[in-house]
Amino acid sequence: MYDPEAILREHGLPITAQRLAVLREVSHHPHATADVIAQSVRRKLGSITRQSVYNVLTVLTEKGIIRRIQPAESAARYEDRVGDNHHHLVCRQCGHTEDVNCAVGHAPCLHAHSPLGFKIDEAEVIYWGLCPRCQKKHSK
Amino acid sequence: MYDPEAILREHGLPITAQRLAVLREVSHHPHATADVIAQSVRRKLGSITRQSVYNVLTVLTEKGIIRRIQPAESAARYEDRVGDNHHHLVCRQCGHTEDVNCAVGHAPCLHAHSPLGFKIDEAEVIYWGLCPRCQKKHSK
DNA sequence: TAATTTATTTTGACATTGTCAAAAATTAGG
DNA sequence: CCTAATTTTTGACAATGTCAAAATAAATTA
Repeated sequence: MYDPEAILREHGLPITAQRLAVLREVSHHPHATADVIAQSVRRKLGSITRQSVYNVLTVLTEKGIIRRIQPAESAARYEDRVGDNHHHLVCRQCGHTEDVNCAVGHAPCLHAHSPLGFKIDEAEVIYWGLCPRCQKKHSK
Repeated sequence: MYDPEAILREHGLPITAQRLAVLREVSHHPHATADVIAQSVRRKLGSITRQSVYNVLTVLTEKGIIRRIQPAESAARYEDRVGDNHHHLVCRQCGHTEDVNCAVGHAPCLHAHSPLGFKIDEAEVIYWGLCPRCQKKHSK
């Protein structure tokens, strides 16, 4: 049972209608962009400013409640599923995004031999391709 | 021996000063952004418009002469090294980018079990971390 | 090599995705 | 309920691109 209020409280964040609505939206529609989230929240709440959506998304991301992903050629997307190491499958055409568990066991590719003195903290993997729907359109 | 003119000719592209200069710049300073490329080219050529830099980068990318990479929180970057499957190491702080050969043999992670009917054509891997220089700054 | 065709570069406007700072409004706590 | 702290709103602005039409330069042909 999903309780956005409890989540905010646990992280010491004041509870506001905007935060609850944004959090619910991200949870319900993972991989949405800020713009899409804003539209959805507006439908529920009547109104919310673009800036507030960014504010909320930023603070939720900082607290680790949600995760921001930014595939090339697309606005940032947000998801609920944090704390595991899954990756993403992105459609080149429409941007549709799906989660994928890592192909190569767990923590894959993560051991780049830390070359050149870099201190690596994350290995991001994006699989690029065409979603079924766009494959059809394309072949027409 | 590197011959930008020959490269353009081989791809059926008319040779222009702008194209030669941009191609040289990308080759000489891989991972530069469009803006940085524009500045460098201006130093050599006297002038070039922002739009032309984009035009040239786009056509070179389409022909497969260069490759575009777009890490999160950064403008697109361009590189010379195409046709192999190397990945990138990006500094979270300053955006400095280095090439890395894949840790897991060749064509790593590429075999995502093509889930959900997607047709995958590329696995992009970005290692995020801090470059040596930014580690120092950070610890001060 | 001059003329013509084709392609490129420039110019200038505009879109998207974000960020910044100050004022107004709301929440949490006593 | 009142106050202090935090958020949300408002409005301006920045970075990175894209689009379309006019001007220019390159390639081709005679």
